[in-house]
Amino acid sequence: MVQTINNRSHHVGDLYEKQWGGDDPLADIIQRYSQQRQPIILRHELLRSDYVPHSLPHRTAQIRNVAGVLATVLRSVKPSNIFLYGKTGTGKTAVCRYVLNRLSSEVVDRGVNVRFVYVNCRLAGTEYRVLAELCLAAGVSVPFTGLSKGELFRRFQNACWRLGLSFVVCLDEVDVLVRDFGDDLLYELTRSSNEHCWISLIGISNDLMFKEQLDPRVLSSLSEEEVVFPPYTATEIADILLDRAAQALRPESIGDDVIRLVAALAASEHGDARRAIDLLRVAAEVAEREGAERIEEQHVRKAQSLIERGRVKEVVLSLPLHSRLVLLAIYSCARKGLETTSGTIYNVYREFCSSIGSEPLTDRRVSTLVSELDMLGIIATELVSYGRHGRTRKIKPTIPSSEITEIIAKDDTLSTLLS
DNA sequence: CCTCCACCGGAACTTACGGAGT
DNA sequence: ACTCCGTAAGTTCCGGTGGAGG
Repeated sequence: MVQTINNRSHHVGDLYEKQWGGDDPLADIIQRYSQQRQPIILRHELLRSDYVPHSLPHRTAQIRNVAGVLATVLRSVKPSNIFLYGKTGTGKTAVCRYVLNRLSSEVVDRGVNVRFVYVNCRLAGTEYRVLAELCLAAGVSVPFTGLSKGELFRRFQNACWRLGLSFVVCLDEVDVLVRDFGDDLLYELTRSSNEHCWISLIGISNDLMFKEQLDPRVLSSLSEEEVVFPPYTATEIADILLDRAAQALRPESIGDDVIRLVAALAASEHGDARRAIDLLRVAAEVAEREGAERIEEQHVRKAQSLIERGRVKEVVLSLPLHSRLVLLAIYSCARKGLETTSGTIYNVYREFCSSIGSEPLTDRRVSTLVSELDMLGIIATELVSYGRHGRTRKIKPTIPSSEITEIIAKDDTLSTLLS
Protein backbone atom coordinates (compact mmCIF):
# COMPACT_ATOMS: atom_id res chain seq x y z
CA MET A 1 0.00 0.00 0.00
CA VAL A 2 2.64 2.44 1.07
CA GLN A 3 4.77 1.23 -1.76
CA THR A 4 2.08 2.12 -4.30
CA ILE A 5 1.68 5.63 -3.00
CA ASN A 6 5.40 6.25 -3.03
CA ASN A 7 5.77 4.89 -6.52
CA ARG A 8 3.14 7.13 -7.91
CA SER A 9 3.80 10.19 -5.84
CA HIS A 10 5.20 12.28 -8.64
CA HIS A 11 2.33 11.31 -10.92
CA VAL A 12 -0.05 12.46 -8.24
CA GLY A 13 1.89 15.69 -8.11
CA ASP A 14 1.46 16.13 -11.83
CA LEU A 15 -2.21 15.45 -11.47
CA TYR A 16 -2.59 18.18 -8.86
CA GLU A 17 -0.56 20.48 -11.00
CA LYS A 18 -3.18 20.13 -13.74
CA GLN A 19 -6.12 20.23 -11.43
CA TRP A 20 -5.08 23.34 -9.53
CA GLY A 21 -3.40 24.99 -12.44
CA GLY A 22 -0.16 25.43 -10.50
CA ASP A 23 -2.04 26.68 -7.47
CA ASP A 24 -1.79 23.61 -5.23
CA PRO A 25 -2.42 24.84 -1.65
CA LEU A 26 0.02 22.28 -0.23
CA ALA A 27 2.78 22.86 -2.72
CA ASP A 28 4.43 25.73 -0.94
CA ILE A 29 4.20 24.02 2.44
CA ILE A 30 5.73 20.86 1.11
CA GLN A 31 8.40 22.76 -0.68
CA ARG A 32 9.24 24.95 2.26
CA TYR A 33 9.44 21.89 4.43
CA SER A 34 11.72 20.05 2.07
CA GLN A 35 13.89 23.12 1.72
CA GLN A 36 14.20 23.37 5.45
CA ARG A 37 15.02 19.71 5.64
CA GLN A 38 18.59 20.56 4.89
CA PRO A 39 20.22 18.11 7.21
CA ILE A 40 22.33 19.41 10.06
CA ILE A 41 24.17 16.17 10.59
CA LEU A 42 26.09 15.21 7.49
CA ARG A 43 28.04 12.29 8.90
CA HIS A 44 26.24 10.48 11.68
CA GLU A 45 28.99 7.96 12.29
CA LEU A 46 31.40 10.66 13.47
CA LEU A 47 29.16 11.45 16.41
CA ARG A 48 28.86 7.90 17.62
CA SER A 49 30.72 7.02 20.78
CA ASP A 50 32.74 4.21 19.22
CA TYR A 51 34.21 6.39 16.49
CA VAL A 52 37.98 6.76 16.54
CA PRO A 53 38.85 10.24 15.31
CA HIS A 54 41.84 11.02 13.13
CA SER A 55 43.03 13.68 15.49
CA LEU A 56 42.85 13.74 19.26
CA PRO A 57 43.20 17.27 20.60
CA HIS A 58 44.94 17.59 23.99
CA ARG A 59 46.07 13.99 24.06
CA THR A 60 49.41 14.27 22.26
CA ALA A 61 51.34 13.56 25.45
CA GLN A 62 49.42 10.33 26.08
CA ILE A 63 49.68 9.27 22.45
CA ARG A 64 53.43 9.80 22.46
CA ASN A 65 53.71 7.90 25.73
CA VAL A 66 51.76 4.88 24.58
CA ALA A 67 53.32 4.84 21.13
CA GLY A 68 56.77 5.28 22.63
CA VAL A 69 56.35 2.13 24.69
CA LEU A 70 54.80 0.12 21.87
CA ALA A 71 57.20 1.27 19.17
CA THR A 72 59.59 -1.60 19.90
CA VAL A 73 57.19 -3.89 18.00
CA LEU A 74 58.59 -2.36 14.82
CA ARG A 75 61.85 -4.13 15.65
CA SER A 76 59.98 -7.29 16.71
CA VAL A 77 60.89 -6.67 20.34
CA LYS A 78 58.28 -7.21 23.06
CA PRO A 79 57.09 -3.89 24.46
CA SER A 80 56.46 -3.43 28.18
CA ASN A 81 52.92 -3.96 29.36
CA ILE A 82 51.05 -0.71 29.81
CA PHE A 83 48.28 0.28 32.11
CA LEU A 84 46.06 3.20 31.13
CA TYR A 85 43.77 4.75 33.63
CA GLY A 86 41.51 7.74 33.95
CA LYS A 87 37.81 8.49 34.33
CA THR A 88 35.25 7.73 31.63
CA GLY A 89 35.37 9.91 28.54
CA THR A 90 38.99 10.98 29.01
CA GLY A 91 40.13 9.46 25.76
CA LYS A 92 41.76 6.23 26.94
CA THR A 93 40.04 4.02 24.40
CA ALA A 94 40.39 6.52 21.58
CA VAL A 95 44.11 7.01 22.20
CA CYS A 96 44.70 3.29 22.44
CA ARG A 97 42.81 2.44 19.27
CA TYR A 98 44.41 5.34 17.47
CA VAL A 99 47.91 4.13 18.30
CA LEU A 100 47.01 0.53 17.56
CA ASN A 101 45.58 1.44 14.14
CA ARG A 102 48.62 3.45 13.29
CA LEU A 103 51.12 0.85 14.41
CA SER A 104 49.32 -2.05 12.80
CA SER A 105 49.55 -0.43 9.38
CA GLU A 106 53.26 0.24 9.99
CA VAL A 107 53.74 -3.36 11.03
CA VAL A 108 52.02 -4.64 7.89
CA ASP A 109 54.27 -2.42 5.75
CA ARG A 110 57.38 -3.78 7.42
CA GLY A 111 56.26 -7.38 7.43
CA VAL A 112 56.63 -7.80 11.18
CA ASN A 113 54.77 -10.81 12.53
CA VAL A 114 52.80 -9.01 15.23
CA ARG A 115 49.07 -8.66 15.53
CA PHE A 116 47.07 -6.14 17.47
CA VAL A 117 43.88 -7.13 19.24
CA TYR A 118 41.41 -4.88 20.94
CA VAL A 119 38.88 -6.47 23.28
CA ASN A 120 36.33 -4.72 25.39
CA CYS A 121 36.04 -6.98 28.42
CA ARG A 122 32.66 -5.65 29.47
CA LEU A 123 31.17 -6.32 26.05
CA ALA A 124 32.91 -9.68 25.76
CA GLY A 125 31.41 -10.53 29.13
CA THR A 126 33.33 -13.64 30.13
CA GLU A 127 36.90 -14.88 30.19
CA TYR A 128 35.90 -17.47 27.64
CA ARG A 129 34.82 -14.88 25.11
CA VAL A 130 37.94 -12.79 25.66
CA LEU A 131 40.00 -15.88 24.89
CA ALA A 132 37.79 -16.62 21.90
CA GLU A 133 38.58 -13.14 20.54
CA LEU A 134 42.29 -13.89 20.86
CA CYS A 135 41.85 -17.20 19.06
CA LEU A 136 39.97 -15.44 16.29
CA ALA A 137 42.83 -12.97 15.93
CA ALA A 138 45.27 -15.86 15.72
CA GLY A 139 43.18 -17.41 12.97
CA VAL A 140 41.89 -20.29 15.08
CA SER A 141 38.18 -20.86 14.87
CA VAL A 142 36.70 -22.09 18.12
CA PRO A 143 33.14 -23.05 19.07
CA PHE A 144 31.43 -20.35 21.08
CA THR A 145 30.83 -22.81 23.87
CA GLY A 146 31.81 -26.27 24.96
CA LEU A 147 35.58 -26.05 25.49
CA SER A 148 37.29 -25.33 28.75
CA LYS A 149 39.18 -22.09 29.15
CA GLY A 150 42.39 -24.05 29.45
CA GLU A 151 41.77 -25.77 26.12
CA LEU A 152 41.07 -22.42 24.45
CA PHE A 153 44.25 -20.96 25.79
CA ARG A 154 46.23 -24.01 24.65
CA ARG A 155 44.87 -23.70 21.12
CA PHE A 156 45.69 -20.03 21.07
CA GLN A 157 49.24 -20.66 22.20
CA ASN A 158 49.72 -23.51 19.73
CA ALA A 159 48.62 -21.28 16.90
CA CYS A 160 51.04 -18.56 18.00
CA TRP A 161 53.96 -20.94 18.18
CA ARG A 162 53.13 -22.57 14.91
CA LEU A 163 52.90 -19.26 13.08
CA GLY A 164 55.56 -17.45 15.09
CA LEU A 165 52.99 -14.82 15.98
CA SER A 166 53.26 -12.20 18.68
CA PHE A 167 50.43 -10.12 20.05
CA VAL A 168 49.68 -6.76 21.50
CA VAL A 169 46.41 -7.26 23.34
CA CYS A 170 44.41 -4.33 24.54
CA LEU A 171 41.95 -5.24 27.29
CA ASP A 172 39.53 -2.36 27.65
CA GLU A 173 37.53 -2.10 30.87
CA VAL A 174 39.73 -4.81 32.30
CA ASP A 175 38.46 -3.94 35.78
CA VAL A 176 35.11 -5.51 34.89
CA LEU A 177 36.79 -8.76 33.95
CA VAL A 178 38.78 -8.86 37.16
CA ARG A 179 35.80 -7.93 39.30
CA ASP A 180 33.68 -10.71 37.83
CA PHE A 181 36.24 -13.44 37.24
CA GLY A 182 39.42 -12.59 39.13
CA ASP A 183 42.87 -12.02 37.67
CA ASP A 184 43.66 -15.61 36.61
CA LEU A 185 43.41 -14.83 32.92
CA LEU A 186 45.65 -11.79 33.29
CA TYR A 187 48.14 -13.90 35.17
CA GLU A 188 48.18 -16.53 32.41
CA LEU A 189 48.58 -13.89 29.73
CA THR A 190 51.41 -12.03 31.44
CA ARG A 191 53.51 -15.15 31.86
CA SER A 192 52.89 -16.87 28.56
CA SER A 193 55.57 -15.11 26.52
CA ASN A 194 58.76 -16.65 25.21
CA GLU A 195 61.63 -15.38 23.09
CA HIS A 196 59.83 -15.46 19.77
CA CYS A 197 56.16 -15.43 20.62
CA TRP A 198 55.19 -12.88 23.17
CA ILE A 199 52.05 -11.16 24.36
CA SER A 200 52.11 -7.54 25.44
CA LEU A 201 49.13 -6.30 27.39
CA ILE A 202 47.51 -2.91 27.44
CA GLY A 203 45.09 -2.70 30.33
CA ILE A 204 42.51 0.05 30.38
CA SER A 205 40.53 0.84 33.49
CA ASN A 206 38.48 3.73 34.77
CA ASP A 207 38.44 2.35 38.27
CA LEU A 208 41.58 3.31 40.16
CA MET A 209 40.77 1.16 43.15
CA PHE A 210 40.84 -1.82 40.82
CA LYS A 211 44.58 -2.16 41.24
CA GLU A 212 44.06 -3.31 44.80
CA GLN A 213 42.14 -6.36 43.62
CA LEU A 214 45.10 -7.59 41.62
CA ASP A 215 47.60 -10.17 42.69
CA PRO A 216 50.86 -8.28 43.32
CA ARG A 217 52.63 -10.34 40.66
CA VAL A 218 50.02 -9.45 38.06
CA LEU A 219 49.99 -5.83 39.12
CA SER A 220 53.72 -5.32 38.86
CA SER A 221 53.83 -7.02 35.49
CA LEU A 222 50.76 -5.27 34.08
CA SER A 223 51.82 -1.81 35.12
CA GLU A 224 55.40 -1.81 33.92
CA GLU A 225 54.35 1.46 32.31
CA GLU A 226 51.44 3.61 33.36
CA VAL A 227 49.75 6.43 31.53
CA VAL A 228 47.30 8.67 33.33
CA PHE A 229 44.41 10.39 31.56
CA PRO A 230 43.25 13.49 33.44
CA PRO A 231 39.70 14.77 32.83
CA TYR A 232 39.33 17.33 30.07
CA THR A 233 38.75 20.95 31.01
CA ALA A 234 35.83 22.87 29.52
CA THR A 235 38.03 24.60 26.97
CA GLU A 236 39.61 21.32 25.92
CA ILE A 237 36.18 19.78 25.43
CA ALA A 238 35.21 22.81 23.36
CA ASP A 239 38.22 22.16 21.11
CA ILE A 240 37.22 18.55 20.69
CA LEU A 241 33.66 19.52 19.85
CA LEU A 242 34.78 22.17 17.36
CA ASP A 243 36.93 19.63 15.68
CA ARG A 244 34.16 17.04 15.52
CA ALA A 245 31.41 19.46 14.56
CA ALA A 246 33.48 20.77 11.67
CA GLN A 247 33.63 17.28 10.20
CA ALA A 248 30.23 15.91 11.10
CA LEU A 249 27.87 18.85 10.82
CA ARG A 250 26.88 21.12 7.96
CA PRO A 251 29.01 24.26 8.13
CA GLU A 252 27.26 27.24 9.68
CA SER A 253 24.80 24.97 11.48
CA ILE A 254 26.32 25.63 14.87
CA GLY A 255 27.96 28.68 16.40
CA ASP A 256 30.98 28.82 18.66
CA ASP A 257 28.87 30.08 21.52
CA VAL A 258 26.60 27.04 21.34
CA ILE A 259 29.60 24.72 21.24
CA ARG A 260 30.99 26.43 24.29
CA LEU A 261 27.66 25.92 26.03
CA VAL A 262 27.69 22.19 25.24
CA ALA A 263 31.26 21.98 26.49
CA ALA A 264 30.47 23.85 29.69
CA LEU A 265 27.46 21.65 30.44
CA ALA A 266 29.45 18.49 29.87
CA ALA A 267 32.53 19.69 31.73
CA SER A 268 30.51 20.62 34.80
CA GLU A 269 30.03 16.88 35.27
CA HIS A 270 33.46 15.22 35.07
CA GLY A 271 35.16 16.46 31.94
CA ASP A 272 33.68 13.56 30.03
CA ALA A 273 34.19 14.04 26.30
CA ARG A 274 31.87 11.19 25.37
CA ARG A 275 29.00 12.86 27.17
CA ALA A 276 29.79 16.11 25.43
CA ILE A 277 29.64 14.48 22.02
CA ASP A 278 26.42 12.69 22.95
CA LEU A 279 24.94 16.00 23.96
CA LEU A 280 26.04 17.59 20.70
CA ARG A 281 24.53 14.75 18.70
CA VAL A 282 21.20 14.80 20.50
CA ALA A 283 21.04 18.60 20.23
CA ALA A 284 21.64 18.31 16.49
CA GLU A 285 18.93 15.68 16.21
CA VAL A 286 16.48 17.85 18.14
CA ALA A 287 17.22 20.81 15.91
CA GLU A 288 16.82 18.69 12.79
CA ARG A 289 13.51 17.31 13.93
CA GLU A 290 12.23 20.81 14.56
CA GLY A 291 13.28 21.75 11.06
CA ALA A 292 15.68 24.39 12.32
CA GLU A 293 18.55 25.68 10.24
CA ARG A 294 20.99 25.91 13.09
CA ILE A 295 21.52 24.38 16.49
CA GLU A 296 20.54 26.97 19.08
CA GLU A 297 20.83 27.13 22.83
CA GLN A 298 17.25 25.91 23.30
CA HIS A 299 18.02 22.74 21.37
CA VAL A 300 20.96 22.04 23.64
CA ARG A 301 18.81 22.57 26.72
CA LYS A 302 16.16 20.25 25.33
CA ALA A 303 18.76 17.66 24.47
CA GLN A 304 20.11 17.81 27.99
CA SER A 305 16.76 17.19 29.59
CA LEU A 306 16.07 14.45 27.04
CA ILE A 307 19.28 12.67 27.98
CA GLU A 308 18.64 13.17 31.67
CA ARG A 309 15.10 11.81 31.36
CA GLY A 310 16.33 8.79 29.50
CA ARG A 311 18.84 8.13 32.23
CA VAL A 312 16.31 8.48 35.03
CA LYS A 313 13.85 6.24 33.26
CA GLU A 314 16.46 3.57 32.73
CA VAL A 315 17.56 3.71 36.35
CA VAL A 316 14.04 3.61 37.80
CA LEU A 317 12.95 0.78 35.54
CA SER A 318 15.91 -1.32 36.60
CA LEU A 319 15.10 -0.87 40.30
CA PRO A 320 13.84 -3.91 42.24
CA LEU A 321 10.38 -3.80 43.84
CA HIS A 322 11.35 -2.61 47.31
CA SER A 323 13.64 0.10 46.04
CA ARG A 324 10.76 1.38 43.96
CA LEU A 325 8.49 1.30 47.00
CA VAL A 326 11.05 3.31 48.95
CA LEU A 327 11.40 5.76 46.09
CA LEU A 328 7.65 6.09 45.84
CA ALA A 329 7.42 6.66 49.59
CA ILE A 330 10.01 9.43 49.35
CA TYR A 331 8.28 11.19 46.50
CA SER A 332 4.81 10.92 48.00
CA CYS A 333 6.07 12.27 51.34
CA ALA A 334 7.68 15.18 49.56
CA ARG A 335 4.50 15.89 47.59
CA LYS A 336 2.37 15.91 50.74
CA GLY A 337 4.84 18.20 52.44
CA LEU A 338 5.66 15.68 55.16
CA GLU A 339 9.03 15.64 56.87
CA THR A 340 11.18 13.54 54.61
CA THR A 341 13.28 11.92 57.33
CA SER A 342 14.17 8.26 57.48
CA GLY A 343 11.55 7.51 60.15
CA THR A 344 8.50 8.92 58.35
CA ILE A 345 9.58 7.47 55.05
CA TYR A 346 9.99 4.07 56.60
CA ASN A 347 6.45 4.24 58.00
CA VAL A 348 4.98 5.29 54.66
CA TYR A 349 6.96 2.52 53.03
CA ARG A 350 5.47 -0.02 55.45
CA GLU A 351 1.97 1.20 54.62
CA PHE A 352 2.70 0.77 50.93
CA CYS A 353 3.96 -2.73 51.58
CA SER A 354 0.86 -3.76 53.47
CA SER A 355 -1.47 -2.31 50.86
CA ILE A 356 0.11 -4.36 48.13
CA GLY A 357 0.45 -7.35 50.45
CA SER A 358 4.21 -7.56 50.56
CA GLU A 359 6.39 -8.18 53.59
CA PRO A 360 8.32 -4.99 54.45
CA LEU A 361 12.09 -5.02 54.77
CA THR A 362 13.77 -3.93 57.98
CA ASP A 363 14.63 -0.29 58.59
CA ARG A 364 18.28 -1.20 58.35
CA ARG A 365 17.84 -2.60 54.87
CA VAL A 366 15.77 0.40 53.79
CA SER A 367 18.56 2.62 55.04
CA THR A 368 20.97 1.06 52.55
CA LEU A 369 18.37 1.21 49.80
CA VAL A 370 18.10 4.94 50.46
CA SER A 371 21.88 5.22 50.23
CA GLU A 372 21.80 3.42 46.92
CA LEU A 373 19.12 5.72 45.53
CA ASP A 374 21.27 8.61 46.69
CA MET A 375 24.24 7.17 44.84
CA LEU A 376 22.16 6.82 41.68
CA GLY A 377 21.39 10.53 41.90
CA ILE A 378 17.61 10.27 41.90
CA ILE A 379 17.38 11.56 45.46
CA ALA A 380 19.70 13.62 47.65
CA THR A 381 20.28 12.94 51.33
CA GLU A 382 21.78 15.05 54.06
CA LEU A 383 22.65 14.04 57.58
CA VAL A 384 21.01 16.37 60.10
CA SER A 385 20.65 16.39 63.84
CA TYR A 386 17.54 17.48 65.71
CA GLY A 387 19.34 17.43 69.02
CA ARG A 388 17.20 15.76 71.60
CA HIS A 389 14.96 14.51 68.80
CA GLY A 390 17.74 12.50 67.36
CA ARG A 391 19.78 12.29 64.26
CA THR A 392 18.48 11.34 60.85
CA ARG A 393 18.81 11.81 57.13
CA LYS A 394 16.83 14.47 55.38
CA ILE A 395 15.89 13.07 52.01
CA LYS A 396 15.14 15.32 49.08
CA PRO A 397 13.89 14.41 45.62
CA THR A 398 16.17 15.68 42.88
CA ILE A 399 13.89 15.20 39.89
CA PRO A 400 10.31 16.34 39.25
CA SER A 401 7.91 13.93 40.94
CA SER A 402 5.77 13.90 37.79
CA GLU A 403 8.56 12.04 35.99
CA ILE A 404 8.78 9.42 38.70
CA THR A 405 5.03 8.90 38.91
CA GLU A 406 4.83 8.72 35.13
CA ILE A 407 7.29 5.84 35.11
CA ILE A 408 5.84 4.11 38.18
CA ALA A 409 2.30 4.39 36.82
CA LYS A 410 3.18 1.91 34.12
CA ASP A 411 3.79 -0.71 36.79
CA ASP A 412 0.52 -2.51 37.56
CA THR A 413 1.33 -3.47 41.14
CA LEU A 414 2.44 0.04 42.06
CA SER A 415 0.00 2.20 40.12
CA THR A 416 -2.66 1.67 42.81
CA LEU A 417 -0.44 3.46 45.32
CA LEU A 418 -0.44 6.70 43.36
CA SER A 419 -2.94 9.03 44.93
C1' DC B 1 28.28 20.21 80.85
C1' DC B 2 25.75 16.06 80.41
C1' DT B 3 21.94 13.26 78.42
C1' DC B 4 19.72 10.90 75.37
C1' DC B 5 16.92 10.72 70.99
C1' DA B 6 16.48 8.51 66.51
C1' DC B 7 18.68 7.17 63.59
C1' DC B 8 23.51 5.88 60.91
C1' DG B 9 26.40 2.41 59.28
C1' DG B 10 29.95 -1.51 60.08
C1' DA B 11 30.20 -6.50 60.69
C1' DA B 12 28.78 -11.05 60.97
C1' DC B 13 25.41 -14.08 59.87
C1' DT B 14 21.40 -16.39 57.18
C1' DT B 15 18.90 -17.50 53.07
C1' DA B 16 18.14 -18.14 48.25
C1' DC B 17 19.78 -19.05 43.90
C1' DG B 18 22.36 -19.90 39.76
C1' DG B 19 26.05 -22.19 37.73
C1' DA B 20 30.20 -25.63 37.64
C1' DG B 21 31.85 -29.93 38.37
C1' DT B 22 31.11 -34.89 38.76
C1' DA C 1 20.84 -36.05 40.34
C1' DC C 2 24.06 -34.55 43.39
C1' DT C 3 27.11 -31.55 45.99
C1' DC C 4 29.88 -27.54 46.19
C1' DC C 5 30.82 -22.76 45.72
C1' DG C 6 30.32 -17.89 45.15
C1' DT C 7 27.31 -14.09 45.21
C1' DA C 8 23.54 -11.03 46.29
C1' DA C 9 19.90 -9.74 49.26
C1' DG C 10 18.44 -9.29 53.62
C1' DT C 11 18.57 -9.69 58.87
C1' DT C 12 20.43 -9.24 63.52
C1' DC C 13 23.29 -7.05 66.57
C1' DC C 14 25.45 -3.22 68.12
C1' DG C 15 28.61 0.59 68.74
C1' DG C 16 28.53 5.44 67.39
C1' DT C 17 26.97 10.39 67.29
C1' DG C 18 25.52 15.97 66.80
C1' DG C 19 23.34 18.91 69.34
C1' DA C 20 18.57 20.71 71.75
C1' DG C 21 17.03 20.55 76.06
C1' DG C 22 17.61 19.74 80.84
